[in-house]
Amino acid sequence: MVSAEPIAEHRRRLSVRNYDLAATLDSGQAFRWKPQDAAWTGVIGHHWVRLTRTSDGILAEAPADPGDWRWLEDYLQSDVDLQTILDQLPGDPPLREAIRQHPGLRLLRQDPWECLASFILSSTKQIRHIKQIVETLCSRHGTAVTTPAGTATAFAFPAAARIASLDEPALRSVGMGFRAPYLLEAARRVSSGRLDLVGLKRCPLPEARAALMNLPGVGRKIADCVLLFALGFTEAFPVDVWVMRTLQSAWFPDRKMILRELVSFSEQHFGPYGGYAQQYLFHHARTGAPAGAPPHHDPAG
DNA sequence: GTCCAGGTTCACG
DNA sequence: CGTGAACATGGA
Repeated sequence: MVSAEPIAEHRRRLSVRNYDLAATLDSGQAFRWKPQDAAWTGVIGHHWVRLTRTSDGILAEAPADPGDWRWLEDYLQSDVDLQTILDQLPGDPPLREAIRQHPGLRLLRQDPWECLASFILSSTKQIRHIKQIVETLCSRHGTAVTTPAGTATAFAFPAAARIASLDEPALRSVGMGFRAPYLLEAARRVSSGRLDLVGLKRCPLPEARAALMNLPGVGRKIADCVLLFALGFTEAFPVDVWVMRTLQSAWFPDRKMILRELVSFSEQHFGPYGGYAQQYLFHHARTGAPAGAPPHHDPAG
């Protein structure tokens, strides 16, 4: 067995500074990326791709004709001027420290359905286990995509219509537990057109958020994840248990805050790129985190 | 065995 | 209206 598989024929070099692939692809935004030697492999839409950090950017390799590669640049947001965004975030020391720890952490722009479905599956689940469930869901119900010779078969994320064609027991057998009816209902609404996810990009944020929260199993946190990671609302600020702990301990050490108060604070405090701040705080809390974090946790997820 | 996990919902006071 | 338990499942 050959170790490092000689690469696919189709290549593209993206010129970008300040891009930490590992932090970006493995910080709990997306759940399907796997480390392979010094690279990361994954599936974006129906494209299998392998990404490697180079001195001046990112090398992308694909086994099949990838077309114009715009799908990749859009996904990676490699044209985003990160420094300009960082300059517009507040100067709070805890935030600046989190940024200093992972200066190349970026936000992706994911497919809305995959993002929504994945985060419906995320509630009270460790990232490690979310990845497991998503992987099982894809391998059982996704269509196969072209992979390089010698590479294991890979699958696209199942379309909403495909999920909608299943029943609750079939979904439960994937291991998603009580989230099965939530995912099924979301799939039905999206595939039937009753919920137009892509159309939400053109709505005002409160309206888009309300439309998402109208789904069973989708509250403020999951809605904000979809707004931020897929629909382009960079001001969305998902407050999960990690971010909540960080805000409590680093911003309000002297007063016990309830979730609603922290959500309200973050909404008015972090500004139009607050979602970036949130991602730095989340990743920092999960990777380094001296204070406030629970003991023994494997950040590799 | 116990506790917790990128939450949300529902039942109670 | 605010609080707490229930919800499936797996790993530490």
